Amino acid sequence: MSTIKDVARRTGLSLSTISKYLNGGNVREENRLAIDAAVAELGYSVNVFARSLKANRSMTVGVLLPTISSPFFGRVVAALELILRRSGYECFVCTYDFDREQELGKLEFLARYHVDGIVYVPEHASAEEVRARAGAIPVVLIDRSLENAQYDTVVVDNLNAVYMAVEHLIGRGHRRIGLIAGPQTISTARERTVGYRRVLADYCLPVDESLIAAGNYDLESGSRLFGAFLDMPQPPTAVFVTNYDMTLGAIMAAHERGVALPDDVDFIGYDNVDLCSIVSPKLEIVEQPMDEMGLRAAELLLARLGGDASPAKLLRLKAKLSNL
Amino acid sequence: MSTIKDVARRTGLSLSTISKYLNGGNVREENRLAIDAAVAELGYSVNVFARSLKANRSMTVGVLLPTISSPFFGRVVAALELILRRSGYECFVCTYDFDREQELGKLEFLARYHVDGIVYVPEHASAEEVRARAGAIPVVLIDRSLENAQYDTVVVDNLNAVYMAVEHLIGRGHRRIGLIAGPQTISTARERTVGYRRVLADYCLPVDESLIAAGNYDLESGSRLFGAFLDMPQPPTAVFVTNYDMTLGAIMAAHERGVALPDDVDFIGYDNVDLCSIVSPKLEIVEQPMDEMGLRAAELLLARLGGDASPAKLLRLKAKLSNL
DNA sequence: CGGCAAAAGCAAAACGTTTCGCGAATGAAG
DNA sequence: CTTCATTCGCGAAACGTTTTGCTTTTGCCG
Repeated sequence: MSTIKDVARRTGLSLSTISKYLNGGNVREENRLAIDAAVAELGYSVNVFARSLKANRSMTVGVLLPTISSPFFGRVVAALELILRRSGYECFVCTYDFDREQELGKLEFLARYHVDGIVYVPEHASAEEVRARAGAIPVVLIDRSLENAQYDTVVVDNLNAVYMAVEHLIGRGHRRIGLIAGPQTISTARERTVGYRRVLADYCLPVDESLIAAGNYDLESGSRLFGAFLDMPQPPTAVFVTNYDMTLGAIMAAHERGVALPDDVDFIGYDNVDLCSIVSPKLEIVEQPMDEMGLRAAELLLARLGGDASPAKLLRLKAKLSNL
Repeated sequence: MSTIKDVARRTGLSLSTISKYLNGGNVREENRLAIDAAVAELGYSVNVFARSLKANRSMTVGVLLPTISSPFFGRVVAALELILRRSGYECFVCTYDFDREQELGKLEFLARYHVDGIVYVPEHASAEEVRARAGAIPVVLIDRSLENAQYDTVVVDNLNAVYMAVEHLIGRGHRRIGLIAGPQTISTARERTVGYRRVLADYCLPVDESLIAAGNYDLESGSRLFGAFLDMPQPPTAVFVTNYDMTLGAIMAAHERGVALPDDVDFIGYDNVDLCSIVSPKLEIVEQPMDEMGLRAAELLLARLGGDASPAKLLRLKAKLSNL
């Protein structure tokens, strides 16, 4: 690898002049050209360690997710990267595989690697634990909020999304609406459950607790719980499923038993745009604004990186019901 | 952040002694304790930039994937990380979103960040392009091979896997077996297609080109092509689908049209272990050794990082047919 | 107690940058 | 032609480590 010293030797200029130019400083036209030429010939590129050591910034953003295998986060991160890259930041992704130890460990890793910012989907960690590790590094939370965390946060208005979806089912005359909820340790899942209860309350419908099924956000639980609904003496006439994997599971279980969606059992799922488009009649789903989530998170982070020290912001994006 | 200098001051020892001890050198018992105490009190942790600058290694491995949203790679990477972490290496993941420019760009990024090793799923890049960017950094290719690349490679014996699966269908009496193949630009897809042709040849069955459908490894093409098979004047009596997303698409399409798998149309899919377990009767699938792929890739990389300079190895792992 | 080998500790240089403060060159104004 | 302000370029220090070669200390043996 060639260094800035090589460029200096080649051009006959000093180290500091090269560095100044490369960082946007002014040099004479003639030297500018010489430097450009030398850089090109030598294939020089800055040593990020040396730069980061001195300048104390790495032009790098760490993204910390519970899992790598998620179409939802995949899409969000793609949008995020696009924006950040435009401002010169490179992203890399770490995952903690839903594991608490790893979650904290990766936060430490990111801090040790002096990423300039962190985009983070929290699961087990508390605000204090995060702060202890992230220190002064700006953190933007996405998808899930974290109590008492003074961090910028971009979430979907889950309560409203669910309210809207279930309201829709009520509007079609349903009175027994099954909910396949997520793990109540996760803020999104809690909010979705609250939305379900609230809309029933607002419409003066009784909440039958047996119609609220506790899923794990995974394929298997979606399938199992949907099956369980069907097996009830008095099954729900409509089912609302609150994430992608469980929606898929529910659809599989329905097909399995020869139950047509949404004719035999009315149905609204979550997130699975692709899937939705190949099923006919098209199923309705709650469609989350993944691109916008990435975009907003990037904007918030860039603002912090630019020195914005205003109080933490909470962005609550609107989901929409497909086919509406 | 406190530095090694702070630790030195605190203990009254010299910089170099601290460094030596922290890197496994010997110091007197009494000093050992003093250093440990000081480190704990100050919350010292090494500055990775300074270390990497001097020592020219970052204890970091970059993983470069086409997409973040893949259960297959997700699982492979989880296994990989587990092993690498045990040897002190941290992993981070970069994705190129199937895009050629990004693929090359991320390789450059990894090189500039002086990762000690790269685990890489190639898609568009040629061996020369990779080499030009990775330089001397050890690279291990996974899942897909790259022509003329002198890199360690861990793949699945795709040809054999497909051979076995299709042979199985033949054994059940099928003579018209549909293949939903992947994009022929990708080595795995090519090999799977070759496997299909070979087994037919070996059993002296004619290859009907209209039974080889060109998919894109995505949900939509799986659904569409499976539907197209059913619409043929003389549909195949069995269908073999060559990756996860397309398998899911095919299953959806089958359900949609009221075609029971595997009774109405015999069926073998790929990779979707979870899915498989919730469908009954269980569908047969080709099950790829994801954990082993991660494990082997990690082992190969660790060997290179340990200085192994032997010629590049190619590991061809065996897939198995589920339910067998 | 002297001598010696081994162990432990140290100072200094190096890694490749950025940045600070100062001197030199340039060009405009009087 | 001098003066002054401005731009440009330079040397040197600093960032926090690791490493090398040397000196000091320790502990053992005769």
